[in-house]
Amino acid sequence: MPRSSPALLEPRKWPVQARSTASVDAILEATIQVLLSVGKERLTTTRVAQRAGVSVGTLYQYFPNKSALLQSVLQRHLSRVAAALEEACIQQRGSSLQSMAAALINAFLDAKMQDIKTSVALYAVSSDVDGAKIVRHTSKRAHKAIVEMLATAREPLRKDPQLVATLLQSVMTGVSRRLLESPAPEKHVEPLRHELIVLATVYLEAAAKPPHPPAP
Amino acid sequence: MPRSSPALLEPRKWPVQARSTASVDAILEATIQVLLSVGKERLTTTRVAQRAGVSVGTLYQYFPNKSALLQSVLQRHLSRVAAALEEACIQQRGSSLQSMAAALINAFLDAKMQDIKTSVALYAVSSDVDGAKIVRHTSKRAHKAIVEMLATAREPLRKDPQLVATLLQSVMTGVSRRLLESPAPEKHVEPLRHELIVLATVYLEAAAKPPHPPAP
DNA sequence: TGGTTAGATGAAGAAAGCTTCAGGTTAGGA
DNA sequence: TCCTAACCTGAAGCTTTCTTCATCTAACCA
Repeated sequence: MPRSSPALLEPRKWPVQARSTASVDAILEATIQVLLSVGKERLTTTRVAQRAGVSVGTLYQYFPNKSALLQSVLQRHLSRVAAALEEACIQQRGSSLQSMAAALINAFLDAKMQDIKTSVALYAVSSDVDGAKIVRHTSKRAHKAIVEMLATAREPLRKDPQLVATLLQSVMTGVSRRLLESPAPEKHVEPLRHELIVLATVYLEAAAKPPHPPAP
Repeated sequence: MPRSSPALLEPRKWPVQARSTASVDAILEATIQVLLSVGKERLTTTRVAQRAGVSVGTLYQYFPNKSALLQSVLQRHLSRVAAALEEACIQQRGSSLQSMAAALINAFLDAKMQDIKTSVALYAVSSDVDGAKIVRHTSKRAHKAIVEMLATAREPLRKDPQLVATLLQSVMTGVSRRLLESPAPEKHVEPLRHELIVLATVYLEAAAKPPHPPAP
């Protein structure tokens, strides 16, 4: 089981004809399904290929190794989430903190929940050595977008925007994880979404006031 | 590589003499070190035994399989954290929400950071199939403690304590994860701790006020 | 229609790790 | 001191999975 292959994410061959594009898509989709049905531990390249309706050989024609396959799926998913966040952040420039809080939470949860299955399936993958790198990278991307948004808020922050952004991100991912870990995520999204918005709002408002509000 | 063995957490033989107790301790400690040095993917029972200064045979005398070994380490760690949380929650009964928030965050972060290395090492393990179960169980334990504490707060909550507790937990674990993922957790504990207390405090205060505070 | 390239196949090679067990060593009581 | 139970050892068996490659088929184009 040679795991430590060069972390090539690139396909060794790019799909050219429609036929092969379909194969690649099927493989990607099958990966998620296998992940959901048998879990990361028992995901094998053969099983993925079988589920995708192709042979292992075909799989290896487009993905240099198992790790790259998993990374591809994760990359694609996180990229979408990050893009959604960036868009929301840009669109909220110049708004109030309250509006920013709501937009941020909504964009994040919507992106994550749009394809709950994928999110759940990839949850386990993301903590692998290779996955962590991708997660970190995507996180930085989101962090930057949030900081830049906060800098344009109507009510200026009195705290380090970097720190505030970090908290917001941690809070969002914390709740999202909790959600995805639960047996029926859909059932709890709405109450948690609302609560998360409240939380983010009051926190941002506190960050706009003087650092140490006097206790009663 | 038969992974699907019965999830026995119990040692197949309990240490009796001091000699064997030392072996078990060494194995447990070695597991963490191997986890830190080569990562979960390349952790092998042989490597753990070697690091512990015993033979693989000895390892298998006390742990039925690799999975049980990992679970043991995780179990021990999470149990300690949960116990610390419970203690803090009991001790805070009847206090103000602000005091509860601070006590909760402090207890959690202190427990997690007391042995940062272990926390970091186990971070990856916790998302394995077997680890998830343990995490869920510990989480429920903490959840119960928090809810019971909140019920005794001087300022009564206007929101579902279950929901509030869930948020608090999500937020804490979210920040903790972020911390442990960073290259130098120690450096960021203090600012994050302070910020987290602010966040928890304002959130709890908002939860004690009427559900929908009028916007300016 | 024929030639060329893209795409697909799957049996088999190779590697690796988990786990066992037969046999040797140590500790502690009678 | 001797005996028994506890403890330790590590080479080897057994499985499993990854990955390759020689070969075959389909698509495109001149």
